[in-house]
Amino acid sequence: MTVRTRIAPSPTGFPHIGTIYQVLIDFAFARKAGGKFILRLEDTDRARFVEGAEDVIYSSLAWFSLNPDESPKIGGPFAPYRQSERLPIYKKYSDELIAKGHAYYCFCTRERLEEMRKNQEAHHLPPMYDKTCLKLTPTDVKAKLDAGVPHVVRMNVPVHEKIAFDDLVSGHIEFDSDVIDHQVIMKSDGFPTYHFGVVVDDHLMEITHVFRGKEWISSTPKHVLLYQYFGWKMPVHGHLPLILNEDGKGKLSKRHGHASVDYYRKLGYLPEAVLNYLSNIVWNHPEGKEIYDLDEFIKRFDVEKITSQGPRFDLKKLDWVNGQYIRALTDDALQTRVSEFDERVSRADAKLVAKTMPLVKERMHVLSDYWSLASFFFTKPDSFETPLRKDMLSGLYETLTPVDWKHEPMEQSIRQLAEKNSWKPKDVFMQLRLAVTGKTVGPPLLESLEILGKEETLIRLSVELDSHYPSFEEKIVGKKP
RNA sequence: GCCCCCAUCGUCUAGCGGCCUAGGACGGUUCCUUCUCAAGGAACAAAUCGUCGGUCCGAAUCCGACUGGGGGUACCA
Repeated sequence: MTVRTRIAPSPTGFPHIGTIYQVLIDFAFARKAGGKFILRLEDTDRARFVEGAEDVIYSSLAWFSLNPDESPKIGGPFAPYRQSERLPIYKKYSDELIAKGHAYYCFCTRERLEEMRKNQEAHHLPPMYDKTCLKLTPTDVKAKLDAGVPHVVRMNVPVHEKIAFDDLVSGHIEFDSDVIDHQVIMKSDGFPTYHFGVVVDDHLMEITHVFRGKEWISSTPKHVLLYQYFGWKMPVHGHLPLILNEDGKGKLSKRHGHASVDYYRKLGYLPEAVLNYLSNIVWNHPEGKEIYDLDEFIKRFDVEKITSQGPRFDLKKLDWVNGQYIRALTDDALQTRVSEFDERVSRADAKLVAKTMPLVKERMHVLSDYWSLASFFFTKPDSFETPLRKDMLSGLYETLTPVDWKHEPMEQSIRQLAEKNSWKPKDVFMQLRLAVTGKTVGPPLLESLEILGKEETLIRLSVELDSHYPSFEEKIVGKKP
């Protein structure tokens, strides 16, 4: 039997980084077993449906190179892959359950249910359906159905039974059937609920392994029951630990911007680095390696070695991982990545960009760092982080004018200048850096100037700049003209 | 409230009854390098293994209780 895993997102908004983490496990598990990874769209909630969300899912998966083998878009032997296109299927199976007595029609209004729950809470009872409609006689049911009374279908749950399953991550888990609600499986609009849709589709699509977040553990007994009712073999389940917010309070939420895949794309994280990080927070390389690529992860990982604690999301460590990946790239490859990422870089002179790459590379953590570090190569600074000293600048202008434009002679003459005026060499270098780049930090100065060229450097140093820049002082950050 | 899951340095974790004076990584500190910031190298600090009890010659490792954290409790997924 071929292994088949699946991701089943609902198109209700931006793709969550937690979804990618699940996809990573699904994908790796399927690849390792030589199986298939499929994408099924669970678009059964029309109230929360977001136009265009489906496309964003595809593009996110593509960005991470975690493309499914079957999906609504590319199709496959089990099409359709959109639940909204499978409504007759769910109807057929829910009818079957009703016929067998494992499910029943419920005509209770939302108002009645709400009141019922309020009452239960007041009496400190678990809020569960009170089985009112289970007591309806077949004639009652037929009458209401004929009269067109709105209804849902609920699953029937046995009393006083142990419902158990074995989880790949958490091991054996048991529930008492008395705490399991008579869950709605078909809504009044004819759409299935998640609980019914997953079971039917996972079975029909021959899914062998289900990986999903831990938040699903408590509803798994409902699914176990459904599999039993149908007499279907239940796929192996593995409930993955939830990624928590950085402060450890709650699961990673959109309140924290970095829950969204978009966040990482926009800042210039490398997808392969994000994947590396994601895998590393719930799993450890057997040799303790921190940096490994997707292929190696697929080869080495073992679902049973996945931690069962919910890890906190650590942006600092991600930054470190990303930096490792950036530094492992060749200069050429990095240039391609940065150009694809940043339009300003793609428009710049590629030869010039190439020269700057080795200087900037080891200072980058994310792709967006390139421009903030290297923009001065392409444009004159328009502000200065600390005050400029004209005496030093004019001294520098004069000393550098006749110098051979290599960093060794430049350094020599600058040091001589400093000594002559009893200035600290550090200060002189800083003034030069400031005048040319506008910033106090950046790539190695003299090497940068070699690339920038003598002419441009002298222009930026020149006192005549006063006419281009009305006044140095006025341009200092924080000072009002 | 009820049900389920989890519990080792600040963070991610290794550990699966003696090899643990608890190992690694991120972060932190210090030093080296140095024109800044990084990167790189070196070193240091950092966990009475949540608490209490039990089993055992022996427990971070097994059992129980408690505490703490997380999740669920919808005609949302």
